[in-house]
Amino acid sequence: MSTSKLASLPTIKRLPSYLHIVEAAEREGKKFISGTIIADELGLEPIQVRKDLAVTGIVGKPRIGFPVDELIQAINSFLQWDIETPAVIVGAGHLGTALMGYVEFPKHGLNIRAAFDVDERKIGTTVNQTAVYSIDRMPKIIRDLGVKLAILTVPNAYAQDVADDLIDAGITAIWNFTNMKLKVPDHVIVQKEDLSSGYAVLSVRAREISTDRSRNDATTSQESSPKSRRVRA
Amino acid sequence: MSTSKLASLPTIKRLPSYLHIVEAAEREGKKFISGTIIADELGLEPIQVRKDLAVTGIVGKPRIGFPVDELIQAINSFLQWDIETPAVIVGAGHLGTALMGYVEFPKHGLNIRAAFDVDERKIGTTVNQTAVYSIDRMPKIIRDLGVKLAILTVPNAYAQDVADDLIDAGITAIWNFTNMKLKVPDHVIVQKEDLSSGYAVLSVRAREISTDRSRNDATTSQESSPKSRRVRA
DNA sequence: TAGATTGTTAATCGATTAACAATC
DNA sequence: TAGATTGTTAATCGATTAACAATC
Repeated sequence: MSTSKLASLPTIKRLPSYLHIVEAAEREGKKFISGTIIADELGLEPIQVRKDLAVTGIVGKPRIGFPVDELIQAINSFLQWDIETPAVIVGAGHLGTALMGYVEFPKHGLNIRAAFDVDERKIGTTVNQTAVYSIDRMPKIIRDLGVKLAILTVPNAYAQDVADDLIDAGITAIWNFTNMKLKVPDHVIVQKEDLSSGYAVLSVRAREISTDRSRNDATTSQESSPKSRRVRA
Repeated sequence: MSTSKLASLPTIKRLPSYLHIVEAAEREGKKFISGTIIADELGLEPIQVRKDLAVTGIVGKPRIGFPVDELIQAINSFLQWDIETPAVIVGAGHLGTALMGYVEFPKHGLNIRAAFDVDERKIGTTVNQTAVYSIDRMPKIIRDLGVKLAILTVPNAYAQDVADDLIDAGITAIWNFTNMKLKVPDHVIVQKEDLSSGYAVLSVRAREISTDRSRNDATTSQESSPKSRRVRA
């Protein structure tokens, strides 16, 4: 805190991948890691990694790199991943269940405290240590737990109605896995996760490959490769 | 085809959301839709929508907008969503199962022909119309089906080994839902889907809200809002 | 010490936005 | 017709990359 740096959206999105690399280094017992190493690992430019890491306030040592433990802390602190964030999940279908079992989330402070569903067969059960309640009990439970974040994995058709109920119950942040653009008041933030846009990129890149098999400039690209990201139709 | 326009990655990622709006308009019986309407619906700038749509080669009518049916075709054609793409899925866990049941995929030409898993209880069953086979049979089945695209939803620890096997079997595109950066030869494309980066953005935006409740410039933001996307730490 | 790496300032590149003539 | 919208060219904005002095 206090450092007050500015971070672009692309930078924020890259930070978790840096964290992943640095944590692997920590497990290997490394005390320092350079931006060059991180960049190599991810196929990025070292200068980009340095610039990105700068937003966390981390200070490195020339010639040596960044102290691993401090860097982990700095990224986690910047992302607010060093504090517990209680959450609920609405819709205990396969996607919801997958998210309840996603082992990375607890590491990022994300704690799913309850799940809600309309399916009588699921209500009362426990999925991945998370109890599933009737959606009727949602407002009261959210209020009682004081949860502010909801993960939305209901069918599209119910998304807006459920969102409205969530907001009424005090939710101020919705992680939206449906395909609906939600209408919410100004004080509520919605983060939309869109599988289709990922598939769109894959589709276009696949065509690019099969279309012009000429200039294959050795890009072991993972959507992250720098330079020439444009694509010919 | 033939139009040969250039498209940036951000543009490609936005196209599916335009398609969604335009298809809704079609269901309502609309014959034309303007970029302004689409922009309003998504909270984007009209000029951005027009610029994005231009890459598909669509031609609109001043004062009227774009012909709905042609626009749908143009976007689908640009994304290669008008042709069938057979695929296999490796890892029939909850995430894999969720993807097998994702109704949008068939609409985008994505056809999951087979699933593979190591779990004896799943092998031989059918999940959402998709047969689950032993992973031992993977190479032969992929070759027999002539599938080029694989969706990877195995535990992180197996990701690289499975990817290697997939590539040996002739797979040239991997939609990677694991957290591993895969090492693949040049002719293989990997599209990585990263939930953590989405959560990173959500976390930072949530802090922004709770930190400075001063300048709340009425951004019903859905991660897409233009202007001032930067964030103070 | 020599040299790799940091961190900062400047340059470049690319995406978004603005302006506006053409037009249905 | 009048005027909203397209499509193109130019301007702006912001993110990436380059350059380089500082330094461990």
